[in-house]
Amino acid sequence: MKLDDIDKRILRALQRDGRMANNDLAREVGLSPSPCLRRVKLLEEAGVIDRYVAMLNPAKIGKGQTFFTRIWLKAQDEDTIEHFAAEVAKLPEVLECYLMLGDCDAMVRVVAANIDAYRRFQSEHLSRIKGVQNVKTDVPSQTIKQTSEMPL
Amino acid sequence: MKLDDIDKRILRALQRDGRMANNDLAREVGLSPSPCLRRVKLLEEAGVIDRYVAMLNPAKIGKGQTFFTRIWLKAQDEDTIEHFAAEVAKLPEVLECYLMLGDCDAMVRVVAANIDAYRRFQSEHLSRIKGVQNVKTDVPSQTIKQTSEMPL
DNA sequence: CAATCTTCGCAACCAAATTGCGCCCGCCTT
DNA sequence: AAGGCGGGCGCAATTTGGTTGCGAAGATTG
Repeated sequence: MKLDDIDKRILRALQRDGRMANNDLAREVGLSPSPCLRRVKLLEEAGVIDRYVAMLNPAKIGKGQTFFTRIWLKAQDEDTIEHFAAEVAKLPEVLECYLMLGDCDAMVRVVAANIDAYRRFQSEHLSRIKGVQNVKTDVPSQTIKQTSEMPL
Repeated sequence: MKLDDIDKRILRALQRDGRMANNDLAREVGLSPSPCLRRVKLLEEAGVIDRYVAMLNPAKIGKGQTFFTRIWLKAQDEDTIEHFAAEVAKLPEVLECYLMLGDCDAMVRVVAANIDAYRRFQSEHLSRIKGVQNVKTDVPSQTIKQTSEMPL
């Protein structure tokens, strides 16, 4: 799908505020409300806009700390990987999980209240998944930037 | 702030669909529209709900691949770090940046169309930031899970 | 240069958000 | 234990914003 300049402005605005009123959005991108809404609907149908979500403040719900954990599996066959993926998907504390090329086999992003809570999670859940050989956790001390806004 | 069971149901629903109509939300959490809206507003004011955003499909805007890059700086003094943070914040391809405890000094999540585009970005922007000594990129081959839904 | 396709803006209509108010239930006080 | 007090609910009226249909203007192509 080709995106013209107005589409990009719409996407930038909705990435900042996904609940912006269509009238305000229209004014911001230099259109009247109806063609603006039509474009938004087209972007949604085309799948460019995947979904709208509320972003919570992790600190306010006791999930203030992020952890990145690299994982090495005992084997790289499909069964081992499938099983690992299925188990990880069940853990709500794991917000992201990627299979990796190169050094490690997988990487997960986990949220927890603090390091102690994370350590408990790691030993009680992550390390107990069948096929997991070794894990190494990278701990952020400070967040410099954290956004979901894609460059356009 | 203390969250009761209804608050949690509201947050779960809005994390799935941030544009859900208040009437539907009310029905889902077992409340009538006005107290439901009142709770949403309170959650917003308390900062539990930080913001609403549109999530784009990265593949549809030519940013289909994610890269995790660990960064080692030449020094760890405040000036070096401040400068690095300021420069990284300017790069729209960097969606996340954390200062790290332990092995490396920082870690960034970068989106790009593909590996070649990323390599170009790394050599032309990341590596050229003053104070950057070494970088090591971890490349996901497959995304198992990717969400912004916090556990409640 | 004309025909056509696209996309816009206007206006009317419809749906949803928002606000004010009275009621009910649980809790505290006496 | 009864009376009063506060918090939170639901209803209904109002306002605001979303939605749709149509005619007009500009761009594109043969």
